[in-house]
Amino acid sequence: MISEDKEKGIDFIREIVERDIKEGKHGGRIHTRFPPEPNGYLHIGHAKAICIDFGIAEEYDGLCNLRFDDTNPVKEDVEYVESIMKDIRWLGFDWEDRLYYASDYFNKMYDYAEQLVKKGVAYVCDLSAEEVRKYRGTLTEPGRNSPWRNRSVEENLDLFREMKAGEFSDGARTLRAKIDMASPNMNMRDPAIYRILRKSHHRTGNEWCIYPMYDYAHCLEDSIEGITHSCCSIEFEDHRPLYDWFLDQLDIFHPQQIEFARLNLTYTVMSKRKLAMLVEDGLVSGWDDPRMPTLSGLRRRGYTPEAIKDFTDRIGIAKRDSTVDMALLEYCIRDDLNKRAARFMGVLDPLKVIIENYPIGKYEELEFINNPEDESAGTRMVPFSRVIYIERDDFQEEPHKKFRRMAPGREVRLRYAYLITCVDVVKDDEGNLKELICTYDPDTRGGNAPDGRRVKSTIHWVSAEHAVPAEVRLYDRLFTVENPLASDNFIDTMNEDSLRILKDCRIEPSAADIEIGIPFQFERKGYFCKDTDSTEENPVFNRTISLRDTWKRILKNQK
RNA sequence: UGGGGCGUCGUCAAAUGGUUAAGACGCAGGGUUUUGGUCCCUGUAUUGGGGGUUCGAGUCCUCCCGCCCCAGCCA
Repeated sequence: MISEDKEKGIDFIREIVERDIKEGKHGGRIHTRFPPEPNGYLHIGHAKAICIDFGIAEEYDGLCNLRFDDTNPVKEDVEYVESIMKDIRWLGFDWEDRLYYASDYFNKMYDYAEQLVKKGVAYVCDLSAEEVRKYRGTLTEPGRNSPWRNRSVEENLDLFREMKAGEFSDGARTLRAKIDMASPNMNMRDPAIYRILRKSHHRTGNEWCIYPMYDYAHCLEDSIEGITHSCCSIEFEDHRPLYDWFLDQLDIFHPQQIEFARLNLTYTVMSKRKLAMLVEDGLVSGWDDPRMPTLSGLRRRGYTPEAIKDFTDRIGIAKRDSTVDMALLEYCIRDDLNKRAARFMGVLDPLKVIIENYPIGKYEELEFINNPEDESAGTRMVPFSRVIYIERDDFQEEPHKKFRRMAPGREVRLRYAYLITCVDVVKDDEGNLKELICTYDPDTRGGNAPDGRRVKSTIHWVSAEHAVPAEVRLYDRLFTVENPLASDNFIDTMNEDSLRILKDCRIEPSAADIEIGIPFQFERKGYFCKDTDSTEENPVFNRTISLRDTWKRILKNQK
């Protein structure tokens, strides 16, 4: 199935893919890959890449490999390969039996390197890292040839074999490509192909003491796997000549590298290093802190794969630097959950209400619609009694002129229950609001008055006797500014109120039994899911996202 | 300053020289509503700047301006 929505236009990568199919390139075969380095957790920026790589393969009847680009053992760990696989599966993509590791190809890569040496286009260089830097020149000055550049093929071959055999200390020599030290493209100034590094690798152990560099390894990995379209982010654009150079020198299958812009989001940071800093400094609880833009964080927060995929579809693909408004991500999760999430009642900041004319000891069950957007979700019964809790901010003693909810003498509807009227306000000795005394109209069971009178608002509630205590965690943006990196120290722009913990919430009994991670709505308060921190005695709920709040906007616009 | 890339609504992003420059989010206003949610309607840019080519330019040429990336034995 080719992209259905012709009117929307397709992105430039799919254009290339469609053109290649049309022209019969690679026999019309499409094969992509998602090649993370297992050195950290995936974030929503990776989700964009995953959706491109796996998405294009799906759309054009192709295949997409998962390949761990594990060429640098100092940064990598199995912990990360496991979390990466979990996150990709969670997003709903399947690499079937095509799970690969760059390290699977170490022997092959080594053989190819010997070929380059034999061909006279690679040499062993004895310069130290610091010397190499000096020889490289600068952006405006050409570099100088290494004094080791013209060693004989035989000597290079011997030396390279000795490098592999562990004859030299770490960093003592490198294998370099012999290209052009005067190239205006710094990447072409005799880049390193292999370095000596005695570090145990998470898969190959101590088998190797030399490891291939990214530029050399990546194109080979793609070539070996028969990748047709190798999508990567834009900073690799000027590595492409090198990517092509290796494949041309070796005269092997030649995939096409295509670069696209990385995703940036407002009010957060996306670089692995910056996110790691938040974790290490204890500014968040971990990689899966619900405020983090990591996939594990978003999952714990209650984001769904569907919402994230919808988001990546909506942001499009292009080459220009861009920063997508967090509001779009928020729209996507609301839109998805609105259609699917079951509704429950939960009072986050309880205010006791005594319905004085409701018989003491009486109890009844009222029928609630589980999801007004989805009739098939059915109904449930919710207990009602004389003492209930309502949301504290659903009452104003001296109501704002646009406030439509409860106030002294005012009648409102308790959702799916009764119309009640506030007849008295009870305060403690210090004058703080303690509870409300109301009366109910027994003829309005279900919420409608037989005489047809209307009320201006409907509020949620829970029966005090039946409600379950719960902890609720409310999240806000991690940073107070759209672009934290524009500030001298991005840490300074963190939002101190990004997490608010409410410990005295009351929720309807059926909400307490919800499974961890299942999204639902507390009516009028937002979408939530039970957190992994929950215990039998203390259920904990994360607010994924609030509902759109028109009331807040009314207040704001009045100022 | 060498090289590479990129400049279209507040934010993403279409347009493939040819009707009034899509659409989405956001924002503003209105309608519906037993969630101040959802849903529905309305409004919201002449394309970084200057020259030029053309009957016609966001698309082509040219000069300028701005932003991003590259000087790891990281990826």
